[in-house]
Amino acid sequence: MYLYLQQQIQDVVKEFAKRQFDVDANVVVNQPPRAEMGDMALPLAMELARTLRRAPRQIAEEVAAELKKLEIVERVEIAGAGYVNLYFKRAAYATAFDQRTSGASTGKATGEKIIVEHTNINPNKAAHIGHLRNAALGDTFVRLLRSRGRNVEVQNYIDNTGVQVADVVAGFLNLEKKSAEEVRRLTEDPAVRFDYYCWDLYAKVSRFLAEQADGKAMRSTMLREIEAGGTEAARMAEIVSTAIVRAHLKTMHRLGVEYDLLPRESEILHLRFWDQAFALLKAKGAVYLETAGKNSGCWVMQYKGSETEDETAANEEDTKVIVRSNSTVTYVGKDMAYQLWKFGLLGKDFYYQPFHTYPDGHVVWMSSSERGKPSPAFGNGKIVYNVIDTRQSYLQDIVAAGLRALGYAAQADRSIHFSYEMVALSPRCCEEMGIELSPEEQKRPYIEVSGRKGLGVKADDLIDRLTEEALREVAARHPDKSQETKELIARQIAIGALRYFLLKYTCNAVIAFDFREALSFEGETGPYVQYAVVRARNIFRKLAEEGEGAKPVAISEATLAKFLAPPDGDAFWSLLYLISQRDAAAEQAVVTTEPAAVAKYAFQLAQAFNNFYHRFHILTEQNPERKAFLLWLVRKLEEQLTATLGILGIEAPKAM
RNA sequence: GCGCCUGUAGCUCAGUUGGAUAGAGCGUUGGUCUCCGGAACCAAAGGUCGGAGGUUCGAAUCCUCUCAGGCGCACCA
Repeated sequence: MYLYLQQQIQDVVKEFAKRQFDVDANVVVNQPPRAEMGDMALPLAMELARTLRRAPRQIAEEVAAELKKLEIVERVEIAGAGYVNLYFKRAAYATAFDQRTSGASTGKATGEKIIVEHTNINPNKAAHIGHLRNAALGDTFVRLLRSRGRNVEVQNYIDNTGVQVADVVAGFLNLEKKSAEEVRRLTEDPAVRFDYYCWDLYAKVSRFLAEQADGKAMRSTMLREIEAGGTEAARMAEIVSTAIVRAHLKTMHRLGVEYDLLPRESEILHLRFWDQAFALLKAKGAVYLETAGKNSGCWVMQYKGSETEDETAANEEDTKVIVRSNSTVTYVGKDMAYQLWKFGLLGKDFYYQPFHTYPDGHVVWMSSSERGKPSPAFGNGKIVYNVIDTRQSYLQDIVAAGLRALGYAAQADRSIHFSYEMVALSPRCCEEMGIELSPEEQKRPYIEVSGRKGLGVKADDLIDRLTEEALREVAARHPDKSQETKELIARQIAIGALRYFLLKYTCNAVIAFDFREALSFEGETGPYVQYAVVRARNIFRKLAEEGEGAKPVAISEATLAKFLAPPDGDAFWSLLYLISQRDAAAEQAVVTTEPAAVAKYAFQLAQAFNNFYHRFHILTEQNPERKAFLLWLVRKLEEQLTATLGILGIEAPKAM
């Protein structure tokens, strides 16, 4: 509602400025610093004063006169140096909002497809908190886009033939002397948590390879074997990566994260996606065979236009190896092929097999090198978001540069790196976990997580701990509830706390993970917001218990007018006004790729409601008309706050 | 060395494409409640927005310089 009006006003004023002053104005419509100053504000007059060489207040008068014509506008004031402040007809606004939000928003999104790629964990070990941030951001962004009516496809790329998998395979073969068959049995052993097992093995083998003189050679041999396929190592890589992918899906599903497609790197190779992309790149001269220097024998790509005069020395710094001298392809190369496919530019497609069915019936598909089952049409995205941490910006730039080199500048622009900072551990957190730190490290604000060193907080461990903590609280507050119910509520609270914690920071803030903060259920947290919804619902539950129908009742504009009128209605109006801003918060989050905006909004809404809840008693209200109004307001709050939590992937429990 | 990011209250962070008196949470101090369940509410204290210039009606926000911290620049991803 808010967003709609804001845009309408923007359009009206823009058109007016063109007609009246003959200028293309950048019309900003925002909110005044205090509610008494109006509902929306336009600082336009000050901006135009210079170019028009007229007093700002005079311009403001003209803009104000134009805006007074709008049906929804109650009055307009000129304030300060020339702000145009609008006051809406509260009852009309409320009625319009009620109508817009009452209709069930059905219908599948059919517009141009947006592909969001996220999670992308190397399938060689258990997921850790860093991966959780990626998934929480990606999944929330998907929910955001869908809430705005966009058609979204979620992909989780599986790097099943990369070095990280190769290392674990090397560990099984060289350190543990296990056959592929023995590893397979290990994945089926209920007594073994395979992803945790690999977590430890990966750390072990990383240390081992670092100590070996020929560690590098061992790694590249292993990689080649796995890429080529058909060997014991390749079979083992398939077993390991598939088992780990299943573990990851399970972990992520605990947070409510689902995917549509799991494209695998092995198919990029086996279905010759890379050969196709390579041919395109060669044909356009985007890559060339280096014959001298350190990259001799490699196919490299020129990165950033070398404007430097001395082309010999500086050049090498600006090139990126795409195909190694042993003819294996780097990750970036494979990513280019993948990126081309996402935009439908490769001229090839995967085969697909259903991989897993979620409890809700939704199916995740996996790429396959053999003809599979009839599947939905994947790929062919109009816009592509890649949720990848900021440390990989350089690689993302190279992939985009590859698209440009092939003449796909428009697609390169629509290939968006959804960048975010890493999750690190606070020194205190390391201490708690028994990780030894050097005196130097102790002084740092945070310690980087390292899968290679086995240094990090495993996702499932964290979720378990949060759930236990929540269960303790729930059990204390609701001793009468069944164990099953208590556990469900505890899970919902734990996930609410975790997702909110991961989402409340803006993307370019490093999260220094700390148990105390992550386990907090008070203040700016998920449970605080959930609690507000529970409180609102309790009112309706109580109402039903008392025999008064809890069903929503239509409310007249006259009633709305009566109780929203200033000054007594100010508190109600400001709450309602905030409730109506959900679409604006969501849209802002989409445009800025910043889900934190929605988290912030959810918190503000919960805060405003808690204040309202404390000030006004609804069930004891004697005036039936006023009571109906208050109930209507609470109903609206409950709807919109629940929907906002839904965007964040957080459920509101039945009780707390 | 080059590139990118970050410096805002004691701590952790917001700050709406440059807008009015810079805001939250935690922590501290004090208060609210026989209540629709306190995982709550209210209030107080706490700021040279790292520093210095500049741009303009107006700067936490844009530009330049500078200080501090982080990340990246592999035939790893």
